Amino acid sequence: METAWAHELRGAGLRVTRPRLAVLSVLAEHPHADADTIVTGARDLHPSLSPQAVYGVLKALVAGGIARRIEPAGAPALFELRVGDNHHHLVCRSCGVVADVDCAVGAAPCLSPSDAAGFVVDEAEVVFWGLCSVCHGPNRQNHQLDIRGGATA
Amino acid sequence: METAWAHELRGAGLRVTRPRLAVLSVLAEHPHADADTIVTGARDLHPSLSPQAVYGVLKALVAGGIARRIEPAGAPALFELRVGDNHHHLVCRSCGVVADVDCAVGAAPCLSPSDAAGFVVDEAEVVFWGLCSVCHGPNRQNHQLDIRGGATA
DNA sequence: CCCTTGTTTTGAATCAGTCAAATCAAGCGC
DNA sequence: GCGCTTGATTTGACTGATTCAAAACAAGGG
Repeated sequence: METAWAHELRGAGLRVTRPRLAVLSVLAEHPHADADTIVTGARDLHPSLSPQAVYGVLKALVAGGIARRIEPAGAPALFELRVGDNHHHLVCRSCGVVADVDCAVGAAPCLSPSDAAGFVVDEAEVVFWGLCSVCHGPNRQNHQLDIRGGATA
Repeated sequence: METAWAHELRGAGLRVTRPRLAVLSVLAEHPHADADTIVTGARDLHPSLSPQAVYGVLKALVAGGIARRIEPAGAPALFELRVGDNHHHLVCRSCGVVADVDCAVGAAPCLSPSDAAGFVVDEAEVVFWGLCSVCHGPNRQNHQLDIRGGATA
């Protein structure tokens, strides 16, 4: 069979190309990969792939609704394939690891700020900041620098 | 009297300097200013101010808890003086305008994702994306480019 | 199989933000 | 009030993520 990704691409009106399949493959392995990780990883399947090609592919995937771009403050953008399921993210201040969280309060409840100030809201994005299990445990060793300070709820 | 800002600075263990007072003054006028706006505005009070000085001042203010840095995806960082009151933001996809929203659900409720995946969460950051009243009204004219696409709750 | 049109490549450029060394000044102690 | 100490600002160069433009290329319809 043709791969499922090929179908996804066609369904979004996008051509099926090697760079795109390579990027999708990397995203499947690394659910929250940054552009650089994707470039490196995709070269296993398509060695001559350039960074710009990856940016182009990612832009197409995001525009086609196949991938989502998330941009934790202070870190390069990450890309993921989970789309349309209203989930949010946990980001570790120490190592930058990202984990998914299903929306805490139901279907799309976050879409109702108490006072929308005249805005028509179509998306609520939630980022939980903290320390991952590796970075806060008794065996913590701050395996990387802080990527963001502060602590306000 | 000495200005209130001077007291704030001292309270945070920071020296009171002209660049800092100038930056605070701009932030008071523009509650969600980016670095460039601050540089330009602060030069009214301190003409020789350099961008790097502003970055230094902002870093000090953020570290001292006097200002907060917010980074809407796809836009340069913004700074605001409201700190420690758990408010969130509405961002207009069309013109980039930012408005404050008090936390919809109480004191610090967002701090409880349904499944924290082993994370110790200390902050929840919420960004509501949509169109401001100017950009979605009958008289809308898309006065600026989209700064971010997509629409998932 | 060829042509059209969307993709990728190549190469250069932009923009926000950072780093380091040297100068300068806030504010403490005398 | 004076000078010293230390933190702040200036100056200038630099990084890293991302984007732009034009030319070469290939997917897939006819």
